[in-house]
Amino acid sequence: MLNKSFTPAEIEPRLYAGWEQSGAFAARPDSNAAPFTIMIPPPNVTGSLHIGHALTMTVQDTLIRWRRMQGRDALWQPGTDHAGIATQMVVERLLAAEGIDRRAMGRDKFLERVWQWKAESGGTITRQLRRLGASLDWPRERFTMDDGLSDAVREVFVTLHSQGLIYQDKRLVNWDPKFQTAISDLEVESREIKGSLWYIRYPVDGAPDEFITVATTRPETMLGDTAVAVHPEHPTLAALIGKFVILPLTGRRIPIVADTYADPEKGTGAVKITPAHDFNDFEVGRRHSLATPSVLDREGRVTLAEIALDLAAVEGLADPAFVQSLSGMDRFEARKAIVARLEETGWLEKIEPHTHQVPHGDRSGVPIEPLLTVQWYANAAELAKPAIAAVETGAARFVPQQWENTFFAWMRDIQPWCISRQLWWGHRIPAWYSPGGQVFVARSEAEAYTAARAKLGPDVVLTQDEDVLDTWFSSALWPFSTLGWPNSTADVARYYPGDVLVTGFDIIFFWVARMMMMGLHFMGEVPFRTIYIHGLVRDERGQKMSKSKGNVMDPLDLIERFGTDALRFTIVALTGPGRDVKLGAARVENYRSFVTKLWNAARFCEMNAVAANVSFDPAQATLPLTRWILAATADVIRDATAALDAYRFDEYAAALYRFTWNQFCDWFLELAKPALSATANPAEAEEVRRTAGFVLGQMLRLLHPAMPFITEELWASFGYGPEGSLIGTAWPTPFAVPGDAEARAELDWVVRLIGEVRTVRAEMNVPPSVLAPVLLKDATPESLARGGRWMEAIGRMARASSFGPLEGDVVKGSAQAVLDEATIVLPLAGLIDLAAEAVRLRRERDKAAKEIEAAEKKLANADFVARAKPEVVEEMHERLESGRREVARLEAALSRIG
RNA sequence: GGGCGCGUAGCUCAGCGGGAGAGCACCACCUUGACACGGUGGGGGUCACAGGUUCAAUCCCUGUCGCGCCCA
Repeated sequence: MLNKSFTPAEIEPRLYAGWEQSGAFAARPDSNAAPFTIMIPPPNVTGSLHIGHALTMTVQDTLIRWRRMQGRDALWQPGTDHAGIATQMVVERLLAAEGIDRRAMGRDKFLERVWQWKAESGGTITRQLRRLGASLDWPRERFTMDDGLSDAVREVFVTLHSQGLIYQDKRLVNWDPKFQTAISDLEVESREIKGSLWYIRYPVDGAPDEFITVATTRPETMLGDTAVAVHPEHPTLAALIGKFVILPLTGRRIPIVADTYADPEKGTGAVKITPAHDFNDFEVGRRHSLATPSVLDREGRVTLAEIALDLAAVEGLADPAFVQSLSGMDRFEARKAIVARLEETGWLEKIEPHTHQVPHGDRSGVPIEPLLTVQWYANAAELAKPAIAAVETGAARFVPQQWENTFFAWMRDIQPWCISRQLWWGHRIPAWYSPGGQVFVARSEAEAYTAARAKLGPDVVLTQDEDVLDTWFSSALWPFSTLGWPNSTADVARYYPGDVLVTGFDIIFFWVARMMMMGLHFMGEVPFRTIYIHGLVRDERGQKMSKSKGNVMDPLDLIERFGTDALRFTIVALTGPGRDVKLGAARVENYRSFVTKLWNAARFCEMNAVAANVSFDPAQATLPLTRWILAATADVIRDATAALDAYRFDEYAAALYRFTWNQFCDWFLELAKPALSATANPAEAEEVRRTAGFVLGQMLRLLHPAMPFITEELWASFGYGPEGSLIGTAWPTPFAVPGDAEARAELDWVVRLIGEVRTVRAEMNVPPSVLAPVLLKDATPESLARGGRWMEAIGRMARASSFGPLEGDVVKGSAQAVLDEATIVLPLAGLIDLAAEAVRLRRERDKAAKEIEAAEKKLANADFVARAKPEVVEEMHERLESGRREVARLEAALSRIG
């Protein structure tokens, strides 16, 4: 016996454990079934489940459960990525609490400590994914730092290096002074900062009273200026091109160069050029062959090593002693000191408040410092070409398609990918150096030594590159490294390429782009054929969730309050194409009602001896009621399947919601009550019971991908199969129902009859306790026969004391409504306000008259009749005729009221 | 500045060339033997605005306004 209410917390852990232990989530590599593969975009190992995960994982699980039920060999590959900076930060923080610095500890000991942390705390998110019901193939769980995946990383690095697609280069990088590592463009975010614009005068060499004013947001970098640029067509300043200025503070003589980078409209029209500390200036420097002295070090402190020899004393302008005093000073302290000095010496013209975009490290939160360093790069432009082509030709397809524009825009303008990171936690770069600085890239140290000895003799001593690879480098290999590559395994052959990658648009550049590049280069095929892009989860007001706004929602909290099925169904129902998901506790609470409704409908079935049956054949249904609900079931099977095929999760949810609530519960179960009563015809009762059992079973299957727990629980309770077996049960397929058209026509008529009576009674304020006869005037024998078959239901649902043809004239004071050829007459004399009834009928009549008018107008238009599709014209004629009939009947009804 | 998307009932959103829809909220009635996380009925919209194409435009095209996001 089902409990009075559904308590998710009591069943979820048990059912999940049952599935997991029975191997229900496992791929079946030995089966003949066609594979269906989803590679989880590996969550960060330091992460915990947030609402965004809940969205993306619910979508993935819905797809994977659906395809599994369709008989596919479903592989949903689980795992996490090692998240270089994030993980190193976490462990460094733990060490700091113990007063230990990782540098004092040493690399090997530190890495031991990270692994220990991973063993203890790295499983948080995978445990939480289980709460969400995610049917991942857990025994296949991988971690990007696993041995096998690390082999793949080395193999890829060595191969790309040998192909010239990985190389070392000295370029400006985004340097994070807090973590002291290079980071990628994508890990940099612009933040709006209220700063200042400092106007500084640079005296022109050889022209005592002449100077050029530059405006800068970063005065501290002037120590490294190597030119001043002006636009070649600048009305006044262009005359100075080719002359030199003397740089205040350092006394260095630098040229005034012509460059269109200098915008005559901005600032003073002249810009200082510091090639080693600004990306734009670097390009200007390259165009004019300028020197590139660095004046800030890896911690963002002033360093003078590269300009020490240039320092010159110039009376009132430059004092080497002052510049030397800046050595080792933090960049922001140095800024203050320099500005103060310029002010004192009169070279600072003015300061303006200035709001501008400043790049910050997205994890460290500090302003990044462009820094000139040697790093390892991957030739992304070259690797991107096949990836672009794959989307152009449709080998990989974005859903919704518009996201391919975002992908193309980024891929066609892709910059060299800096893949080295100055961290300890990650895949150490497989490059070794000889004392003379020769590089040996190899799969192992032994291989490197073999190569080095062949070149440099037997006694050479090598040291490995200290740096590690960008985490995304290993994530890019995930679609094949998890399957055992570089070994040629059966899994690689079977599960690559995958079918769908599910992710948010914010991650197109990270996962999609990089997995595509590496997959195509090493496997020769796209890593996934479809890229489904969903929106972001926002709060009810459409605001992005953030800790600082305090509007974050914890999916685990929602699960505890409303159950996993309610959360999942809410997400599925709200996930339309290209839309963000506005989620709030109220929405989840609302959809919980649907979960409850399903539970209660099942309870009703159980109480009425509805049971699972395996032998039911829809073709054997004989009753209009059973044929009708079976036809509707076939419809919803078609609709739900088509919706999932099209990634229309919202339509899938809506189709089932409507069917379950508005068809099965509101009408089928209500109309079935008479047949299920003690006095019913036993054969009819049996057919209705068996049909209800069949339809409920189909509903549970259809709902299972979205609401796995309650459906599985009901499945076992009703004995459709042993506990935990629904997950492996076949997805329904549509079927034919004999006489479905007649059954639909009959039930449609009954529903409209009851609806009309209810409307009239409610509008006339007739209390439900008052029963009244329902009489049909002018009804065909067919209509009367139909009504006769549904007497009991009409009695209960339309509060009718009797049903039959109207004998004689309409009694004065009756309420009336038109139903096709017939007029429904409710003798309610004395109970209703006739004036109000007349108003109601006139309103109905006017509505119908408007219809007629519109149809007449259209049909009077010769162009419409000549040019519109014939069926449209025909339909208009029909509308006109039925409108006229309805008006006539309503007029008659009105005249009877008098 | 470039690109993408969105403006439809109070709210959240479907619909997307031929009769304006759903859920929630709201109002009224109902403790009917599955369910008050329920039942029944109802009110509520010049489909942002202006042009154009078409026999016909919420839907297609152009422009304007407003909002959001991404890139510079």
